[in-house]
Amino acid sequence: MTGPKTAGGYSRIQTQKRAAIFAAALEIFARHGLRGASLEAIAAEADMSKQNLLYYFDGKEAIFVELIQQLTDLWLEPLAQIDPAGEPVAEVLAYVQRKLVMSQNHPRESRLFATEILQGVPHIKHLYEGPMKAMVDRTVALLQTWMDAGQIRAVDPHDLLFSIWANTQHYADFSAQINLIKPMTREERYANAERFLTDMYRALLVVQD
Amino acid sequence: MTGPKTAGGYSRIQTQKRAAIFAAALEIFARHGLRGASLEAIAAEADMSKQNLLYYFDGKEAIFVELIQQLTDLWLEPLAQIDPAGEPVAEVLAYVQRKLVMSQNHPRESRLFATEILQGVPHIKHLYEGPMKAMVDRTVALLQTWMDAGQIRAVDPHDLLFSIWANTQHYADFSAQINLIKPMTREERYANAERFLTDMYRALLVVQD
Amino acid sequence: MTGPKTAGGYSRIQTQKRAAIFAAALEIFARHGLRGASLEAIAAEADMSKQNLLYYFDGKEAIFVELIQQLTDLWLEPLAQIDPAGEPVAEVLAYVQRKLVMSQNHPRESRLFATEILQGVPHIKHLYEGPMKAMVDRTVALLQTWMDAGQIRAVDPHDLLFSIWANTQHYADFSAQINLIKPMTREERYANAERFLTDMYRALLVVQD
Amino acid sequence: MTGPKTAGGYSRIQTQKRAAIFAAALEIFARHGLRGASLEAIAAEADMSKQNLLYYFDGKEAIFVELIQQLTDLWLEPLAQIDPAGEPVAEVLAYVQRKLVMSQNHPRESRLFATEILQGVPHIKHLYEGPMKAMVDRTVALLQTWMDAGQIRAVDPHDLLFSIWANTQHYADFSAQINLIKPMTREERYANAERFLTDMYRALLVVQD
DNA sequence: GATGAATGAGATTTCATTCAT
DNA sequence: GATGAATGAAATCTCATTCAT
Repeated sequence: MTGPKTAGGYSRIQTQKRAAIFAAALEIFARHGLRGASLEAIAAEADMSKQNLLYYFDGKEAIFVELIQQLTDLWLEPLAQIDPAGEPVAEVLAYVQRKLVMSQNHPRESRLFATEILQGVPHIKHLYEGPMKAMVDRTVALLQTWMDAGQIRAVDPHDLLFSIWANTQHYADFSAQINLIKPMTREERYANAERFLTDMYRALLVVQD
Repeated sequence: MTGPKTAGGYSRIQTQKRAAIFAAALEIFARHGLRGASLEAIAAEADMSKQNLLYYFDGKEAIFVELIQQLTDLWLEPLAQIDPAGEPVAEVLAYVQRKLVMSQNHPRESRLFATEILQGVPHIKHLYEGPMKAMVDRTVALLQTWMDAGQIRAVDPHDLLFSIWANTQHYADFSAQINLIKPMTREERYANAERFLTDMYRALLVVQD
Repeated sequence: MTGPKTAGGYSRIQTQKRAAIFAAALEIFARHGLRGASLEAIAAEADMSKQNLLYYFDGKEAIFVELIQQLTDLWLEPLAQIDPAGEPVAEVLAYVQRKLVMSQNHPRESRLFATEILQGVPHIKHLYEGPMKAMVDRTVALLQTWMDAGQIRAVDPHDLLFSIWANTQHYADFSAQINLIKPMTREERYANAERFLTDMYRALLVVQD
Repeated sequence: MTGPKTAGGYSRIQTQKRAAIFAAALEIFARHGLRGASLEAIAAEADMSKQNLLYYFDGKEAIFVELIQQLTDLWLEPLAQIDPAGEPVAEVLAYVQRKLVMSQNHPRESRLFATEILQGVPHIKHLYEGPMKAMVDRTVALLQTWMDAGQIRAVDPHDLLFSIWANTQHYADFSAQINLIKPMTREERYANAERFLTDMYRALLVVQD
C-alpha cells in the first residue's frame, strides 16, 4: 500500500530496482510466457525476494503490461525512422535492415511480443488502437504514395509490412527451430538473413521498365 | 497405469475419445498455452470428466506432446508434395499456396506449433533430428539443384524456406495483430496474402536474363 | 456382485487365483504396510488386472484381513507343539527353535504381523480374544506348572513368552537393521541366533541347585 | 522455496513451529504410518493450516526424515552411556534398564523407528553407515573385551545387543498385543519387564565358576 | 470369468498475494 | 524499504471402486 506506485516520479533506488525487475521479467517471460512464468522465478532472476518484488509492482500482470508497453517503443522505432523524403527502395530496405538488427539485439523482447500476439494481444489492445495504429497508418500511406508514383512496385502495403515483420522477427522468434535445422553462429545467421531479405525485397520492389 | 495406454492399437471408443480430447486440447492450448491450459478446461471442452481424461492420458503434458507430434505431419505435408520433376518456380509458388491454405484452415494448429518453437522446442526436439530434418534436407537439396541449373534465382535455400514459413504462418499466428491493424474477413485476408506472396516469390525466383 | 465370495466352497481355478493374490498381497503388504500398498501393485505382482482382483475380493482391506487370519495358524503352530509331558527346559528351547525357523522361512509373514501389531491390531482383535488367547493361556498355565514344580526357573511366564517372541521375530522383522550393522548370509545369521538364544534361555531356565 | 529452509539457524518462532510440527507428526505417523498419515491430519494436530505447514517443510516425507533423524539420538543415548570402566554385568544391566525406560517414556518414537526398519530403512540408511555404526562398533568391541577378560559370559556380542533391543523395544512396539493378552497398567508392565529382563540377562552374563 | 471404461473422494503441491513487523 | 509468516484458491494426480459388457 505504501509502495512507490503512487508516487509520480521514482527515486534513484526505485528506478534501479524497477530496471532490475524488468530485466529479470523479460528473461523469464520470454522463456515461459506470462502464464508459465512464476513470480518466484522472476524474483530469483532479479536476485530479490518475492515480497520485495511485489513492493514495487502490483503483481505479475502489472509487470508484464508495463514491460510490454516499453517494448512498443522499441518496436516502433525502426518504423518511425523511415524518411518520406528518402529514396523509396532504399528506405524500405533500410527499414528491413533496422528490424533485423533489432531482432538480433533484442531477441527476448521480440519473443515476448510474439507470445503476446499469439495469445491474442490480451494486454496491449489499447496500444494498437493508439500509437501503433497511427504509425502504421502513416507508413502505409507513405508506401501507397510511393507505389502510386511508380517508385516501388504496387503491392498491398499492409501485406508488405506484415511480410517484413514476419521475415525479420522470424530469426529471433523461431531461432530454436532454425538452430535445429541449420546450426550457425548468430552472426552468420543474421548475415545470411540480411543478404537474403535484401535480395528478396529489392526484387519485389524495384520497378522494371 | 490403468488406462488404455498399453501398446498396440486403440479400440473404436478409445479412438473416438482420444480424438475428442485432442480437439479440445488443441482449442485450449492454442488459446492459453501449455501452462495456461488446465486439465479442467480441456475436459470441459471435450465434455468429459477430468478423471476420464486422465484415464486416457497420463497428464497435460502427455496430451500436448502427442498432439504436437501429430501436427508435425500436417506441417510436413505441403513440403512433401513438392515435385522434383515439376517446373521449379511453379512448384515453389504452389508450395507457398499450400502452406497458406494450411494456415487458413488450421490456424490453431499453427499457433500451437509456434508456441512450442517460441519456447525453444522443449517437447519435440527428436522430431527435428528425425523426419523433419530429412524432409527439409531433401527440399534444400532440390532447391539447390534448381538454382545450380539456373532455373530459379540463386539464394540461400534455407533462408528461402525460412521466409516461406515465416510469411505463410504469420497470417495464422499473428492474426490478432493483423486484425487490429487492418480488420478484414478471413477470406479477404488470405486472398490478399496469396496475391502478395505469389508476387513476391515470383519476383524473387524468376531468373531475369 | 456375482463374484465367488458368496459361494461356500471355491472351484479349482478360484482357489488358484486366490492363492496367487494372497502371495502377491503378502509380498506387497509386507513391504509397504496396509495403507502403503496399492491394489495396483498387488494386481501387478499377481499378474492380473485390478478389476479381476476385485472380482475375487471385496477390496484391499478384505484381502488383508483374510491374509492375516491365515497367518495366525502359522504363528500359533509352534506354540501348539509344546508337549506338556516333555522335559520342560528342552520343550521351551525347542519352541524357541521352532519360532526361529518360522522367522527364517516366513520373514514376510512375520513382518506383516509385526506391522499389524505396530498399528494397534486394528484388524484382528477378535483373533486375540479367541484362539490366540486360549493357546497363550494354556501355555502360560503350563509354564507356571513347571515353575511351581521347580523344573524351570520361576519367572513371569508372560514375560518369558513375550521375550521369546521378541527375540525370534526380531531376526525377521528387523533384518534390514541387522544387515546394515552386521552383514551376513541368512544362514549364518540364523545359526548365530540359534546358538545365542539357546544359551540365553538355558541360562535363564535351568534351575541351579 | 519460500519458507525458512535457508541454511543457518532458525528464529525463535521457527523453532517453536517446527517443534509443534514434529510433535504432531510423531503422533500421526506413529498412529498411521508414513503413507497413512496425511498432511491435513498433521496440520490439524499441530493446530495450523496445511499451507503453513508446507511453509516450514517441503512435504510429508521431509518431515518424516527430519523427525526420524532426530530419533536416532534418542536411540543412541542409552548406548553412549555405557561406561567402559564400570563393572561389566552392572553396566549391561543398566543399559537394559535405560533402554526400557526409553521405551516406556517414548513409545511413539520407538514405534516410528520400528516402522522405518520394518520397511527396510528406506530413509536413514546413511545414519547406519555413520554415527550408529560407530557407536555399535564401539560397544561390540567393549563387550568383546569384557568377554575375553572373563568378566561376562562369552556370547556373540552382536546377538546380545540385538536381543536387548528386541526385548526392550518390544514393550513399546508391540504393546497392543501385550495389552490384549495380559491387560496391565503401564507401570506394572514395565515393572514386570524390568524384573524379568534383569533376571534373564544376569543369568546369561554372570560367569559361573 | 475377465476387462475396458468411468468416476468420486481425497491427497499433495504450487502460487500469487496479504499481513505485520 | 525489506522480509518472515501465513493463507486461499486452484491445479495435478492417485486410488479404490463401480458399471457394463
